Amino acid sequence: MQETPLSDLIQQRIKKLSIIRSLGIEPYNGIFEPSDSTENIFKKFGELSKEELENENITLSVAGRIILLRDFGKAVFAHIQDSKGRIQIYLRKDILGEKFTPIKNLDIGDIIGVKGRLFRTKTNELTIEVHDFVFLSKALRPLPEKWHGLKDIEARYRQRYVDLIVNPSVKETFIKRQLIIKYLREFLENEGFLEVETPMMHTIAGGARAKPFKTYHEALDMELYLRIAPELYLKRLLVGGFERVFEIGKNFRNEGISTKHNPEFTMVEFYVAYKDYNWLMDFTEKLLSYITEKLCGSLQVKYGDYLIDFTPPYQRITMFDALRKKGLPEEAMKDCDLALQWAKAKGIEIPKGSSLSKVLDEIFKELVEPELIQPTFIIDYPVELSPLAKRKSDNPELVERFELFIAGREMANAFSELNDPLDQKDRFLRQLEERLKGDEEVPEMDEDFIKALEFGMPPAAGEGIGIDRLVMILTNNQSIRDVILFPLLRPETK
RNA sequence: GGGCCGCUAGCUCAGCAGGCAGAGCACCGCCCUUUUAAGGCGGGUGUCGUUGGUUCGAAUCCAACGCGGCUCACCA
Repeated sequence: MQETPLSDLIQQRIKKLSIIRSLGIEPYNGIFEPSDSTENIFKKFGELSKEELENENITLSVAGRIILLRDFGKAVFAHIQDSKGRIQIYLRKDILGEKFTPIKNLDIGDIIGVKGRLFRTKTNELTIEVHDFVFLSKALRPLPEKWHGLKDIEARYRQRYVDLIVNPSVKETFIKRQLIIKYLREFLENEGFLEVETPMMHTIAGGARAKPFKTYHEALDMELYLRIAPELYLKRLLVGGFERVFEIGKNFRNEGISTKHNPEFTMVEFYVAYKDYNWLMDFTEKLLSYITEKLCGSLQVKYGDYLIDFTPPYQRITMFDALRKKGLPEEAMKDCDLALQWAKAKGIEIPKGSSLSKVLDEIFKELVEPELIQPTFIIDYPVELSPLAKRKSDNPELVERFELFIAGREMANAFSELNDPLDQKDRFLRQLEERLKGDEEVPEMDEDFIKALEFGMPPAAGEGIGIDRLVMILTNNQSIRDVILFPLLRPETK
């Protein structure tokens, strides 16, 4: 590795570091236990007037990063920032005496601990008059500008740590992300679900149709896949007698990257025995309105130009009714050639060799999906598109499945689970034909999953929700990369 | 993978009818003990993404490449 030449700015700071050391201070060895967070200080004392503060003589300590610095010669004002806020500090030569000297080598970005008395300045800002301070970390690299912050998108993703320091809204997004997952878990646990962990390294990448990442186990001399979905393992747990299970975790799909796709993404999948997809729709409404209400304090959420309303019930339309509304003639819904013709007339490109179901799916994605702004359940899909879902009893060509769309995006996918082992095997076999035709995304036959079904799986409903996409909606972010701390990027070239 | 756009100082950005590389903030020096985008005086710190080409002369024009963004394609 070639050392990058250090810029003058870094050299200057290294020089300051050695000056500090020559004063007998080791700026990385300090230990400091703050008495309060900045948030706490404002909560406890934010209402006190100038006079009250003078009378009460409140002494406290905080630690944080210097983000603004104003040097007056014999006095210095600075703002320090901790995890939840910032507060002004005031350092005076006549108070600090000898300890004032190293302050001349303080930089924006340094982390210090200060102890002092709370007061209000002439302009009424709550401020700590510092009586003692400790260097906790000397920053060698300068932070981005105080006014414009860090805007360069690439730099924000590559150096998320800097992004988090200087762009408060970014930190907020990731705090909300954690809250969303917390409320989700809370809701499911209150409903009697057991959280489980199933393998992320699979010998067969099943449960979805996607190209997997490959990896290799040395000791077993065996190829493995990073999971594309936990579905087949969670259903094995239904066979095993768990009646309500869920898993929150990463899935990995070896596909294109976009504002809606990251190769690794977070899903929750949950399964309930003895329920069907109708029950699950009601349940989904409760789940989403619970999270939204708790997070936003309202069921209405601004997303870009939209106001998304999570108040149940959500509209439920069958896939075929949605197509009918778009003017697709009845005959075309039963005839592949007619459907193809109709799609072509509308300027929709359809991959060669597509079956009727696939053509209808393409038309749906093109014409219907983008218009599903408010939470909407699309229900009853063709069996061919849904190899793991249970057939409708009144129409075996359709399955009891729904997808939830919000802001024109697929948010959740759910169905009454197929628990007929022979039908399941049959559908896997039919898929295998596609695999033999060269479709790499069709999973191999999972014999063990069939075996599990042969032991008997209770009727059940299962659902997967894309957490990243839900976070996008609830935090008003337009790119999935803005809700993933470290999105995948090509390495920088030097 | 295709199309379009971007890459200039630590950061945010000008400069691109080819002619000595700029501003604000940050930084360095001096002054300043209630400032807050502190202020005053002085200082430009750069591989203009990379490599080639055109030209007397390229940040600027052309080509290839790299990284990123948007978009299309892909996407159970």
